[in-house]
Amino acid sequence: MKNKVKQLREQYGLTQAQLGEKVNVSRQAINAIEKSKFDPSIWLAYDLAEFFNMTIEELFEFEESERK
Amino acid sequence: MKNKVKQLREQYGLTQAQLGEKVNVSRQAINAIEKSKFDPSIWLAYDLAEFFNMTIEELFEFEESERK
DNA sequence: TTTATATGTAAGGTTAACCTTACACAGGGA
DNA sequence: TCCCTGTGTAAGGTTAACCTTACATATAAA
Repeated sequence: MKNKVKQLREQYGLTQAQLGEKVNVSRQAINAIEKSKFDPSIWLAYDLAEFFNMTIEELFEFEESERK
Repeated sequence: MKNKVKQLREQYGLTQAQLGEKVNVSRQAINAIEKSKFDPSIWLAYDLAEFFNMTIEELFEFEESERK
């Protein structure tokens, strides 16, 4: 699903691996979410949104996303 | 995880099965979420929050919940 | 009492969201 | 040129979020 993770991660000057450490997932998981390869679990969505100081709905663009 | 689904569902006068139909999951899935047997997918969380006209963060109480 | 509805739960199956390991490639610096 | 870092991706495994079917129980209505 569409999201702002890559954009925000770069604004924060972090690599995928570093962001993964912050939210306790692998760098591949971060990559997959940025590339829309799979949807995050609700906890990962929450952790990412919290890290970037926004709501889940702001970070993940449900309206503009296709549902698998 | 803790959530307000049961309370809101009853306010709306719906059965678990009826709510399941609204958000396209089985009544067992609704039951499991109400009883905190498993966490919703991000899309189900979104659909439920949208149905009850609130955000995911309002419907699901992350702060007060334990993480599996 | 019988019947219908709502809920709770269990079993067994499928799928997707993770994991680790591994490899390829691009760009930058020494 | 040679590394080193960052990214992209694939394979194979585990687990949890669903599914359907089924059964038990409680309550309310007939």
